[in-house]
Amino acid sequence: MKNAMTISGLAKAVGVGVETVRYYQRRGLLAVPSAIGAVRHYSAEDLRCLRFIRRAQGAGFTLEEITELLALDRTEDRKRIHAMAAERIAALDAKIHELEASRTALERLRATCASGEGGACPIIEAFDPG
Amino acid sequence: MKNAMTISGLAKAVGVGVETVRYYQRRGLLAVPSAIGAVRHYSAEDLRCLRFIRRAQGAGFTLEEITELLALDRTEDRKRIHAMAAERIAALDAKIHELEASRTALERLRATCASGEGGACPIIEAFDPG
DNA sequence: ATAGCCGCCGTACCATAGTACGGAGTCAAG
DNA sequence: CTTGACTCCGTACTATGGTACGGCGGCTAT
Repeated sequence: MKNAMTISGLAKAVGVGVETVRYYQRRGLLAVPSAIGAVRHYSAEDLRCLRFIRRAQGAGFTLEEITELLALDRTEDRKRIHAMAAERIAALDAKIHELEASRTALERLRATCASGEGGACPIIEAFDPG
Repeated sequence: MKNAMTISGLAKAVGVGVETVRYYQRRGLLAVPSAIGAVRHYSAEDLRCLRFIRRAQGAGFTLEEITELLALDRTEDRKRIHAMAAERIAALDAKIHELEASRTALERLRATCASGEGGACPIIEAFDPG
């Protein structure tokens, strides 16, 4: 087969280490393909799955949750997936607001700190009203 | 003194555990006040400092970076604080954008998944274009 | 003055998500 | 048919940020 990759090819394609791929296999996130000889070959499906794992992690899902999502995707339990997505969206919104507040506080600090030359650079105060 | 707190009061005021306060002391983030007898009493300054630590963590600084920030605040090394703030703002912006992209992807999934009743709930695809 | 809750201290342990290592086997090229 | 890169596998170790535990001893109310 032309498109079959070995583990390092898969890892490289997604920008993770070989050990990470193996770790996901051990955790049951990624299927362990049956080898032709003694070396496994990975399909486009594995690639998509691995990409999904990384993106879901980026969205704040833990590996345990991702394991569940993948299982639910197979059983087509829409209700639970829907609930998990809604929950994560809420958490994401909260996190985004938190980070935006932090950003404002830091921006204020940076402005204050950049202007004067003498006196304290009150990093502690910068967060105080926030 | 009226306003002096004991460790559990301090912890409660900021919403952390006693063990966490002790952990910060061990890491050098929080001063260990000298005790009158054998029991330490914490000042408003300690309270402000602990609050700062939690907020800085919220902004994504690691405890190691926070240790440095607190040291810099004492030595008034504005340049370094300024640089660290700028770096963190950039990281915060990147993170915010990443989370917003994830939010969009999840929202798309939720909409797709909620509408139909038959067929797959393609969580994997929801992240695919993103 | 004594019970019982706190505080103090060190050490050990936990979860999460990897990362490293070492030995044995395998595959492809020269 | 050997060399060298790569794979497979299990086990151990890492970083980060705590959390738990157990003993000891002091502070306070009854």
